[in-house]
Amino acid sequence: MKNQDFIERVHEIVKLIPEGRVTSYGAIAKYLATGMSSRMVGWAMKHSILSDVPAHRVLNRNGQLTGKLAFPTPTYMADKLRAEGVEVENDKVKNLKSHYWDPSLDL
DNA sequence: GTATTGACCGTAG
DNA sequence: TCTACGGCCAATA
Repeated sequence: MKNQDFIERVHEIVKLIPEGRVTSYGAIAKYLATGMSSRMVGWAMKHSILSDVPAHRVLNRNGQLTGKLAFPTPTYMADKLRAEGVEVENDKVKNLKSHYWDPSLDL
């Protein structure tokens, strides 16, 4: 479980995110104990779109849909989250604290 | 091989 | 409360 690439690990975490829940890059980075290389998480996420990974549940610490432009359609991310019960407004998640999920909780 | 950028985060002013 | 700067690791030019 250590020969897997950084991207693979990120995918594993994102797949564990329950519906109607969102997390931040920093939380994933912290879980992976990669230090504060949250940028690497985002970089890995970009590749995750090509995979079967629900990257639409991953936002930045501000709850903003930063990578919505990376999806097939700009509305895919917000629409998907909204469909799962997450309130999205102005490309940001409302009540982020309520919908926020941390990988540590899955442990 | 060096420089710049990237779906970011945390602290300081 | 808001803005500015540095740090982190890897990829691309």
